[in-house]
Amino acid sequence: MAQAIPFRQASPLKASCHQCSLSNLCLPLALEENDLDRLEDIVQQGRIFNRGEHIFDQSTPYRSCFAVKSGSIKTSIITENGEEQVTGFFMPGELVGLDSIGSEHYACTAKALERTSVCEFPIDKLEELTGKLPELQHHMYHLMSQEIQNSHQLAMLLSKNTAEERIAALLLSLSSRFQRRRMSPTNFSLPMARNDIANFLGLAVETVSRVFTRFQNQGIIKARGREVELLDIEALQMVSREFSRQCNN
Amino acid sequence: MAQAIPFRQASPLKASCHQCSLSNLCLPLALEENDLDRLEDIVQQGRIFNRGEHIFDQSTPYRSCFAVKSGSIKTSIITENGEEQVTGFFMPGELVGLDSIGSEHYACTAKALERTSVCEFPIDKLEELTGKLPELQHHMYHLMSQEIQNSHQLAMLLSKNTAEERIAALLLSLSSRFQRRRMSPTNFSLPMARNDIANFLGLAVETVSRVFTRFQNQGIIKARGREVELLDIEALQMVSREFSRQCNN
DNA sequence: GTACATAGTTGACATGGATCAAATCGGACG
DNA sequence: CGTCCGATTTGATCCATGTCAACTATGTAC
Repeated sequence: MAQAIPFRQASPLKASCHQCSLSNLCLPLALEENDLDRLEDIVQQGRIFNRGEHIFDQSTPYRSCFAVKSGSIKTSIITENGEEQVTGFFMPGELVGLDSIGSEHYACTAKALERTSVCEFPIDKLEELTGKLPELQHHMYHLMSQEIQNSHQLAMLLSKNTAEERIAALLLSLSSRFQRRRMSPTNFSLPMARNDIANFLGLAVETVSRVFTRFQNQGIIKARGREVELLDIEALQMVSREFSRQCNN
Repeated sequence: MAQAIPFRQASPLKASCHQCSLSNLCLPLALEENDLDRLEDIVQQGRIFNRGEHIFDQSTPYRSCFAVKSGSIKTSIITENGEEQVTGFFMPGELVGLDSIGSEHYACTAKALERTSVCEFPIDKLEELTGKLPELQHHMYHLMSQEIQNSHQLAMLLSKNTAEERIAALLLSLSSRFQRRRMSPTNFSLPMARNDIANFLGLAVETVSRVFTRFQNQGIIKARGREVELLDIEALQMVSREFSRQCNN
C-alpha cells in the first residue's frame, strides 16, 4: 500500500531534527545540515507525558538527557526527609538532565508541568557523537556552562534579593524565553503553580500571592490565575534591580 | 653548557602532570599514563598569584580554565552596581572557569585567597583534546555536571536552611575537601574571610560571627580567627539537617 | 613601638517574610 | 447543577536575621 518514499523520513522511534521547529534553539543549533543526520541517528522520539508524570526521578539510573519538544518540565531535588527544592523550569528546546552526567542516577527529579513531549538523547551515544563533531561538543560545553551560570544567578537572587525582586526577575526570564519561542513576551500562561514559583524562589506561597496582587495594584501586571499579562516591562526591570540580568534566559 | 636531556622534562612554561601530586584529583584523574603526555602538551604552567590578585575578572576575554595547584581561589559575580555574590571556593585540584565556556568573557571574577599557583588549560586546545580522548571528554562533562549540582545544592541551602545549617554545611564541605587532599579533616585554617563566608551563604557577617561563637559555646567547634577545629563532626551533621549532603564536595 | 586600617565580635533594635488561620476561587466529576 | 478538593488569596501575628553602632583584635607601615 505504502509506496517507497525516496526522501528522508523519520522512523516511528526516530525524531526528525530536520523538520523540528525548535532546531534553532535545541542541539541542532550547533550543526550543519549534513551533520544533523548523525544527531537524528541517535535521538529517540520520547514518550508523551501527562501533567504530573515523572520523566525521571532520583532513583532512575542515568541514561539520557532530554530535550523538551512541547510542554514544560520542572526539575527539583527531593531530600531524604521529603523536602523539595525546585531547581529549574524548562521550556521547548531546552535540555534537561545535564546535571547528572557521570552519575549513577539522575541528580534531580523531572516532572511534566503539562502535557509534554520530549526527545531523548542517550548519553553514551551523545558523548560518542560529540567526540566526532567538535561544534556539537562545543555546544554541549556551552549549554552546561550556561546552566552553571543560571544556577549561580539563582543563588544570587536567593541570597541578595527581596521577594519582589525575585518575582520580577522570574517574570522577565519567562517573558524573554517565551519571546525567543515566538510567543508573546507580555501575554502568557504560567506553566507552573504558585507553589512551584514559591519553592523555586525560596519564598512562601503566601508571599508570592501577595507580591502578585501588589504588582497588580501598581498596574505593573495583570494576573488571573496562571494567565499573566505584563503591562509595564520597564517597571519590572526597575524592580528586579539588576536590569535584565535574569536568573534564567 | 646545558647538555641534551634524553628524557621528558617540563619546559619552563609546561607543567608536569606526571609528577603532580594532585593527579588523582585533577584532570589527569581521567587519563592513562600515556595519554597524560597529551594533556601535558597543552597545559601551561600559570603564574603565581598573591593574595587578593585576580586570576581573571568579568572583563577578561575567555581563553582558558584553570586548575588550582596550590593555595585557593574564590569566584564571585560582580553586578553593575558593584554588589558581589561569591559563587564558590576552589581548592587544589579543582577547576575554575567551567561556567564560561562559549562566552566572550569570563562569567565571574576569580581572586586568589592566599598565595596561589594555577595550571592553565587553553580552552580551544582542551576542547580539541577532549574530542580525541573520550575519557577526558567524559570527565569534563562529569566535572561540569557536578558544578551544576553543587550550585543547585547551594541554592537549596540558601532558600531552605537556617544560618546555623548553612554554616555547618560549609564547614563539613571544607572538612571533606581537606580530607581528600590528605590534610586533617578536623583541624584546618579557613582560606577565606568571614565576609566571604557570609556573602557565599547569603548571610550578614555579624550572623556568621554569632553562629561561630554559638557553635563554640556548644563545644561543637573551636575557632580562633581563621583557625578552626571541628570537635564534634556528628553534631555538625545533625545541625546541617540533611546529613552529609553538602553544598560542595 | 605607635598608629592606622582592616577584620571580627557583640549588643540593641527593626523588619521582611514565614507561619498560622480562614475565606474564596476554580475545576473535575457525578 | 451541586459537591468536593486543591489552589489561591487575604489577614494577623511572630521570629530569624538584617541593620546600625560600638568595641576589640589583628596586622601592617613607618
